[in-house]
Amino acid sequence: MSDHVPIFQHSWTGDEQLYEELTDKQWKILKAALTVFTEKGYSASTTSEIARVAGVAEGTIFRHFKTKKEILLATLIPLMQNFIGPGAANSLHDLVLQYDNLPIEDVLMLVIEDRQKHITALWPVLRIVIIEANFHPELRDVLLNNVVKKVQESFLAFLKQRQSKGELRDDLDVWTMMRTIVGAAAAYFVSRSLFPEREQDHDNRQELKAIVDLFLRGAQVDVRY
Amino acid sequence: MSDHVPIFQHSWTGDEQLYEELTDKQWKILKAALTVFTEKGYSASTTSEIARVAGVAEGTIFRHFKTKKEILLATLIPLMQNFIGPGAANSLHDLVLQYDNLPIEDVLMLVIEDRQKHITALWPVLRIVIIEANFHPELRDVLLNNVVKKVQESFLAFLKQRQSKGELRDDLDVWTMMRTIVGAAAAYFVSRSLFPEREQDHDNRQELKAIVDLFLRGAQVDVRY
DNA sequence: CTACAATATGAGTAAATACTCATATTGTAG
DNA sequence: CTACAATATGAGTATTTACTCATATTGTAG
Repeated sequence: MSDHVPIFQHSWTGDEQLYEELTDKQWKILKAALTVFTEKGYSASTTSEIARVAGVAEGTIFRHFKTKKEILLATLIPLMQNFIGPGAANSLHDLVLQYDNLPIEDVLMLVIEDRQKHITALWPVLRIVIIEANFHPELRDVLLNNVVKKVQESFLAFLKQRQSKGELRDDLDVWTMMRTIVGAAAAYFVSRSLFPEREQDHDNRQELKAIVDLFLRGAQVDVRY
Repeated sequence: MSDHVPIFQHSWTGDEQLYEELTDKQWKILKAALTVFTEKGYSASTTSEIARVAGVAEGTIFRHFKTKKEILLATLIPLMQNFIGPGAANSLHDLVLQYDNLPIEDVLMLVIEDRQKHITALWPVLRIVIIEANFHPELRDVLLNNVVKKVQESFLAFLKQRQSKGELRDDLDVWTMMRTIVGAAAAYFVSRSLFPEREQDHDNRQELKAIVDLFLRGAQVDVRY
């Protein structure tokens, strides 16, 4: 259809149907916009560069989108609504259903490993989403309602299920547990990117095992022995 | 000295000696810059507005700082080096020393509560520091070496001490523990600001107690009973 | 008080860039 | 093929804004 070769191949490239009713031109513009935004951030990106990368004239951009901000929203909002959010929540849901009879530590390992892969692949986009959510309430709302809340609900459902099975303490709020395990995993991701020399060398699966073990059994020496 | 009334009163306002060898004018400019940056972000801030807020002419700004970026660095770097970093690490160090004989859960509670206060007070500044660290390696380096690493070291020292006393498991890396408790606390802070309707109502101290309890004793029902 | 240096001023400049519009191209119906 | 509509083009515009510089003010030494 198009002989345009994308400069930056995103993991979701080709999922054109995520964006409803987009013409070929519009799709090219949005793909180019995302490329440029992830490379230099929104503010430092220029419409002329987006046009260049998209292979269209600058005027064409403004035939399809009224303002530069509209390009930002048209790029990121459908991505969150149709890809990042559902992708996160559904795969979580599937994993939990699929491994219903597996020990909780194994499921947590699988879930965290899976999330890790997703987030790593999406990181360039998530980074700009998070940064710009600070300045554009429209993005903030979608991020909250279509990504964060979805992930949260899936996780809470899983923990509640395991709690009702008697595998998790019921004197603690599942919210507390969710925040802690998500926070622990997130801290590990951040640490890996901040201190590659320390964390990259370690065996990833072993580290995840330790995180899950710590979450389930606690840091304290059991004095009851 | 100056009859200029700051629009936004930062918690550290007045700590002029944090910035070595600053004239009154330079101090006014940097204070104004921080105010404007925290309100609109770096990109959306203009040198003319900084000048207006500082109560000086725009030309004066460029007599003291060559570029807008230099204003950013001159504002945030000393703040991290002399205030945020030491403030975080020292108070942690002090708390740990001071309460050497207290049970670990009490110390953790105190430390997290203390961190919570600090971060809440500094949040407007931290937010812009974190965002701009994404685009300016100079900021990233200082943030890493003068804030993150300092906090890390203090925390690791504390955990190691408690581990050697036999209060914490020694089959787990202190790094794993540090990441988990820091991540759990961070996730709670984030959650509080994202979902005020849910988290603000809860009693803060009780929630912190639950977080520490979960960290120390784990989420799993103890099957040994 | 005077002479001179240091500093401050703000109107002005040059460059960047979001956005426009008259013209050109492409697609399509009869 | 023709006529017309839809879309694309890119040179051009208006505005914003980081930065400059000739002039004015302030501070100071003799």
